[in-house]
Amino acid sequence: MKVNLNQLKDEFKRYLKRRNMKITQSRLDLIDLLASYGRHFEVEELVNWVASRTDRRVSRSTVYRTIKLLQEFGAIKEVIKQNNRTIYEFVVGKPHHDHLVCVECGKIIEFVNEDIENLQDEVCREYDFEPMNHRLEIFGICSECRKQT
Amino acid sequence: MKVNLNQLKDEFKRYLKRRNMKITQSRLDLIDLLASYGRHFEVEELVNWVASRTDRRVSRSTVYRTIKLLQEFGAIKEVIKQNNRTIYEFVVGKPHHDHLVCVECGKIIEFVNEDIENLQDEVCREYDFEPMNHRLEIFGICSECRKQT
DNA sequence: TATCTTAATGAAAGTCAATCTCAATCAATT
DNA sequence: AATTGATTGAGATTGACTTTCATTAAGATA
Repeated sequence: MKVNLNQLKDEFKRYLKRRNMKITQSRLDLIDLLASYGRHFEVEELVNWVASRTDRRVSRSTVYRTIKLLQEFGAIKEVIKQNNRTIYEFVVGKPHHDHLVCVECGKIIEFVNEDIENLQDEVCREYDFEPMNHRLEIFGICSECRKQT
Repeated sequence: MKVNLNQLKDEFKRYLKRRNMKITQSRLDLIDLLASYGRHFEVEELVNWVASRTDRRVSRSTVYRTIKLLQEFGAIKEVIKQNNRTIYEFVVGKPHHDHLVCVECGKIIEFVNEDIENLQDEVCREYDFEPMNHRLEIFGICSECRKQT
């Protein structure tokens, strides 16, 4: 699915205004970076990336602060929590999906399953629970790693 | 479901022997504690508990090491990963279940849904992925917290 | 455009869960 | 009882993440 970056940034700017927050270069830089990143990422990875740039640098604090902000905005999500690492992904323009995580090689496989989503909603109704978001991680061994042994 | 503690401990002892590990007092103490604990827990909670005992103390290192061991043995599971906290539960004798987590009050609701489990297995077959364990966390607001506002 | 207000930023210190190190201790085999 | 090797505890260390606070920049106002 194609995402219009300008449209996204406009929405983000409106979001910031609504919250009386400022449209800063760092924030726009990070949304640019993430929109073009194209893979799962960890925050420290971004920290290193922006620290290695010669032109405009963004500090670790700002990266962490902006990641939290972009999560609230809804552009990124924590998708895997394993050991003491958090793996994020940029979700704009992607349908909701869950993940298979290979504990051997670390590969992450995304899958979409509408039935599982519906059953979850059903469960929430049953408990009168209002869901905001969820995370389903299936840990196991991928076919390639199983072949290797 | 009732669990036979002695039977569990015997299995654990066999498990240790198979791995050339020793049956130590600390390990048996911790399995005792957890079997009678009766609620979700964090490791630091146990560390404090065993540190406050006057009779036999167990160090932080040993608690963490034993928690990892009991996870491999299959007696406990990481069920919630939120912020930088890990919440565990003792799963012996309980059917597999997933969790609704209230982000307001922290309440944890367990639910069993066989259909979701089956669909997950189906997805794994589709990707030729061998599942070892999984974690489904649904974050949202429970009915009580919704009433309060 | 210059001025002003207030939010954002960076650098460094701080926090906290979890792991590691290594000398001393204990389990269990002989 | 002696031997071997795993386990333990205390404290240091790591690593992700947050906080602090002085400085800087956004953007509203005149």
